Amino acid sequence: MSEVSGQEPAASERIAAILRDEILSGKIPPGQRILQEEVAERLGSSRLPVREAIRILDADGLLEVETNKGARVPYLDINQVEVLYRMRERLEPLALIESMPALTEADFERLDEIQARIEAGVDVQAFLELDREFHLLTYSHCPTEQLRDSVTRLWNSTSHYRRAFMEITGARRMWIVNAEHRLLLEALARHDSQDAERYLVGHIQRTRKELSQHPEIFTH
Amino acid sequence: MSEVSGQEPAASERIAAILRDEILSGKIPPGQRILQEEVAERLGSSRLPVREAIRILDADGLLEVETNKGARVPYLDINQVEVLYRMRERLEPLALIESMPALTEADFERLDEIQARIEAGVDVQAFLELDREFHLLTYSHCPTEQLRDSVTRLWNSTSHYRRAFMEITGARRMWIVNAEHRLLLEALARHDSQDAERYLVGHIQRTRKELSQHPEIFTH
DNA sequence: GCACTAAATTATGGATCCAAACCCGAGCGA
DNA sequence: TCGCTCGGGTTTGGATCCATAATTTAGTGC
Repeated sequence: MSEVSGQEPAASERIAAILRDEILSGKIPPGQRILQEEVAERLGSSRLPVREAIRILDADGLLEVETNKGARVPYLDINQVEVLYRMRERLEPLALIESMPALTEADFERLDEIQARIEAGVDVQAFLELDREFHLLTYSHCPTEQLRDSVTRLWNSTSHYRRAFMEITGARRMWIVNAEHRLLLEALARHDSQDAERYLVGHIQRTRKELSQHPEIFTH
Repeated sequence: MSEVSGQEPAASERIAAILRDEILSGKIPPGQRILQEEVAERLGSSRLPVREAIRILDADGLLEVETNKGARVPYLDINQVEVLYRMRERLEPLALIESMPALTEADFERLDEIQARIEAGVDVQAFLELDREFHLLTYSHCPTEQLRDSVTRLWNSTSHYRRAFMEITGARRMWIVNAEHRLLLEALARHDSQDAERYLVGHIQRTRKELSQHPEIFTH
């Protein structure tokens, strides 16, 4: 993740990106085992870059690796996801504060565009992608790479449960998300870090509480 | 880091542990390049496990890797370290709260023993090791692995600058550390999470502020 | 003498082959 | 019938070899 691609992304990077995508999109669900040979053949390489990709995704929090037993997408229980959300509540405001001063006009336009699309109505998959882009974009100018990486890891490892939640609840309470996003955007535009932090924490907290009211998401 | 060693630690794990130790102890300082072949020969293996170890340490925040250019221990500037400390101020209280209820008698005895040794007077290297063990032990029962790993990463990537700070300031203000540790221990023994969190945050904050008064640590 | 270029050296990335560990099922015995 | 043990097959871990990219150095022209 902290890889600074010199020129061409190495094969291990490419493979890690593909697998990351497949895990985040739910094509590879929690519990599923990753077979090195299968991936290697499917993506047209030897097993070696796959092994390195697995290490990378392990670091990203997307896989768990056991010596001599291979890698799999981890199941998380409700308590673990709760803690991950509490980590988000603490770290993301910091990332936002660090990033906010450097947000550009182009960023704000893109944020508006994303939010407009969400409000126009999208399916679950599209919402998850747009929502992710929305928040990570607000953090994108945070100068400390390790903070950006930490936040990204948290989004990664909780993505499956966000999807499960959305698929259960549907678009019923989407107006709340939209209101929170709009308030956040407005505070950002005013460069009001206090308000921005307040809205952001509220947004994450509410999501955590709603999630914890659906323990059936975590039964497997 | 999230490796659950099946039985025997794999060679890559072993090598990662050795290199981690050498980096944390300062034997491999920031800026130094890691040559795969040199490490492989020195530790009696082929380059392959070294490559995996480098990936692991990259994930730990101890190395930065650039495609086709190799790995090196990163230099951090004062602003990055400040942000890492602010991350610590937010994450470590959470880890402490999650871990505190599960602390055992044996843990408290060990914590007392560590603190007694620090107060008895130790050199910089010993202090750094004991201090690290002290704090990480208070977090050790945190059930969420990702939180424990995040905290460990933060300790890892700032360790060099803590050492540099200690070598400059010496033991002059050590009594403050001791007082803070004692207060923290006492709050833990009382199972008073509010006080424990308060003392911990104060402890980290003070360190951050003292660090930032020594910008000469970050010139290279 | 300096700057630019090109070749040689060096280090990393990737593929293939071999060894060791794990998994699963068949067979045996209590 | 249940449990244990012992294998065969599968999968991961490690070593060696080759390809490619980066760096350094030697050389040439101005």
